[in-house]
Amino acid sequence: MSYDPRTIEPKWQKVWEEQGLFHAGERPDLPKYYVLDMFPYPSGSGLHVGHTEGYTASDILARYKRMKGFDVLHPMGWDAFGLPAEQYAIEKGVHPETSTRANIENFRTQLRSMGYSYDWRREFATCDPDYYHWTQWIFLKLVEKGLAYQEEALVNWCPALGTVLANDEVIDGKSERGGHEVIRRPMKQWMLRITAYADRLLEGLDRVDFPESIKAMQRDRIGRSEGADAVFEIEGHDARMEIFTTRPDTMFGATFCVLAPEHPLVAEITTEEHRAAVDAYVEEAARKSEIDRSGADAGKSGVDTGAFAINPANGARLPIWVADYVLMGYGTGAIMCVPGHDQRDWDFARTFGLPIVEVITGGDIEQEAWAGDGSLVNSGFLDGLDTGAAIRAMIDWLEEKQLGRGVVRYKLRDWIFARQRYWGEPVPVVVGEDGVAHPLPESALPVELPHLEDFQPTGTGSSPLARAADWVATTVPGTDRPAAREIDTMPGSAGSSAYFLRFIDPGNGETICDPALAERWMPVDLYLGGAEHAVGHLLYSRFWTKFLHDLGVCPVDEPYRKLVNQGMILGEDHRKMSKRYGNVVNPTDVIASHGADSLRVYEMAMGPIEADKPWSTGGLQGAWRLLGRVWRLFFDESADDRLLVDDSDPTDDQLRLLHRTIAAVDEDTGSLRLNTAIARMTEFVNEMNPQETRPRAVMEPFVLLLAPYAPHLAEEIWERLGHGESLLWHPFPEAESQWLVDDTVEVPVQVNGKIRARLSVATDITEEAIRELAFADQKVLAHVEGRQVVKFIYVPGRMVTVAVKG
RNA sequence: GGGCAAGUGGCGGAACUGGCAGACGCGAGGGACUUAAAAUCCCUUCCCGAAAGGGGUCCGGGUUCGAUCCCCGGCUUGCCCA
Repeated sequence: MSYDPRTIEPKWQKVWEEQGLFHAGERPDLPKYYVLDMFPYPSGSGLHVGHTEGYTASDILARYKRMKGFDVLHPMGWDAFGLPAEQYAIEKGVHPETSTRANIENFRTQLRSMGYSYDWRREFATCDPDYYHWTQWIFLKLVEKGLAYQEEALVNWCPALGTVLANDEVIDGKSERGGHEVIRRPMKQWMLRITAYADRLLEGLDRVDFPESIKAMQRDRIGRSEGADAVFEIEGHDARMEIFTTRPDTMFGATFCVLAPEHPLVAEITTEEHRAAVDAYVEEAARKSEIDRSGADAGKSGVDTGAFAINPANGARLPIWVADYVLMGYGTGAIMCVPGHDQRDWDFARTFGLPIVEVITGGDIEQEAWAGDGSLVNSGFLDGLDTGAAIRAMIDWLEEKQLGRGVVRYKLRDWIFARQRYWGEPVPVVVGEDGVAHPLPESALPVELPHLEDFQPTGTGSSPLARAADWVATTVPGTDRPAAREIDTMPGSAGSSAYFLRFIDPGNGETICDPALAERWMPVDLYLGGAEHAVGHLLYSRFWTKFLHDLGVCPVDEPYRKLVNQGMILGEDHRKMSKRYGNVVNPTDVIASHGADSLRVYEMAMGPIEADKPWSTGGLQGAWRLLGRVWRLFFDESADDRLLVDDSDPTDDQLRLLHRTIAAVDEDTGSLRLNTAIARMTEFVNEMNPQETRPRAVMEPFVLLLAPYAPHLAEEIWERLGHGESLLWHPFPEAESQWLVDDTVEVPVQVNGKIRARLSVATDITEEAIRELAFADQKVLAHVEGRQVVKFIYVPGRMVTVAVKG
């Protein structure tokens, strides 16, 4: 019989499951290793080959670490609440509870058929009341610590989805989910004060092993900038204008000011003759998204209010304009404009004919703004100082005159923590008739999501939960005064912000996670998932971890020690896989035709895990052929799969081959270079293939090397080699160093950069000896004779270089 | 416009710290087995050239005995920010 994954794969999946071989926490004497996949949203279309790429890589590492003597925690669950699940349910006309549960069943079956070594006892979905109990508990703690609050905020309202969206759910003014229009609208919302953790979120990045690009994106999102607030008098008004600037040193160069269209002073200070134009402009700006406003056309539109501010530095009258490139949500919503040294201000000044003054040397402000360093001119007491000194001097001066102060500002905004939708965690708060919000006591948790037949968005800004009248009507805790439950639900990212902690102790009814267990397992040693979560999810979960750490619930304040982003699997046509292009590959089909082991090996052999890579049917076929060759290395298919392995003594060449393979596979697997590990195993197979003898001493360790990659095949061979026990916890082979060094080595000889000969020499040959050999070589001689040898270099075991001239 | 990544055969990719460019796979060509096909096995496969030899890692410079790797300038693509 030939290699037949259809029978051996289900067989071993059953054995592993029955024997509980993947159970974590049963070897407390071993060091721990926590491998976590970004858990999936269980979509209706099922598992994708992009999922299986990342999950296979993490599974290989989990299996490898077990064999290396670690107690491995490798869990899986479902990110089941949120907009995608609800949109899917609406489209299909089924209740999200029903569709979500069905999708989870499907995903679980698919994942099991891949042979992943998950500890399924720990599985949960974020929509399980036993789980969201603790999501709600964290929320109550955030309220208690003043980190959750309600505010009338300008939010991203999506009429089509009927809900508010977080900034990272809005792409180019459209909703990430569905591409619907998003408008800005003020609404009262629950907010989480992530900004209070801005500095710690920044600092923590220095202590974790994330790709630099991810760190850069997070730093950018946090957007820390140092600067100053300063107060400008407004001519003819009592009201004063507070501006924020990162360049207080340029204050003498300010020639106008700009207010955000939403700034409360706009209505107050606008003169009668400008009022109509300003009103029209403000209305127009309200329709634009923040992205549009800060985009390429920034600095090209604006309108004069007719009012003047007084520059505190030199008393100059500065016209006050309104322009939408100033955002109300950042800084104070008002800026002083220094067109000589800020490009957007420069563009604006040129567009509207406002004066441009140079206060820092170094550029040519006739051509463009000079944002670099230099020394101060036209700046009174700052003249002659350099940029850094001038910033400090100006802040000192503002503070002394009580006109301003040095401040640190962040681009990061507080997290809008509410959705006007049905399918999410209820916010555990009730509102009394007086409008006061009362957090519920912990004993009231979980606040279960009521079953609603009509879960469609209302479209009015009210949540569908308003329809659950019986559920909404309640009392203020500890009293019999009537109250209404909060009807907004939590956003999709709530459930994934601390799930790694719950996997450690998923059944605990008393607390989110037993402290001793948290101490044992945290942090996650390897976190693997797509780069699309680079900012949102990672920033939110890092925030919650720091908060839980402050509460004393989590022993660490950074949840993930190492983060790896798997690349995208593209279609065979090198385009993104999509139904539209008809290039989608379904893992279930691949398992049916070639088996899970072939899929695993192929996806890992495609290239580096982080890279985007196109699917190739031929490549998959290649992985299948490799596993078939492995099978035939061990069994004679023409003789009823008779074992070809014997107890003969291995040759030295075979031992060298084995130990070189062990060393390479060991190192490559540990550092997640799984593609080259497979190449080394392929070489082993290619070299053993034509050999007469298949000594057990060489073939058995090879099975163990292969086991993390093609676990079903490896177990089957292992059993047929006569082993009664699974190889799952068998120690990984160790390379013996005496077999890693060769006695002789072939060394190329370069003359002036060109290879002219190859010498077979003893590995430990001396420089003098190889020099003699090199110059005795006819080919070398032909290029050296009659010329002057300038240099002779021997890189031991690598290269001989001769440089000649003349 | 700014930041970060990347650019290697027909394709996916490999090459440790600056030391034999192209491991491994796909595809292609040839052969064996077969009535035939599939499967399998063997050989060839960076380009030019019959060969000797020459050229070659996006392009142009530089450093070096030696550069896919380091430096400068440019082009292209991707991602993020604006």
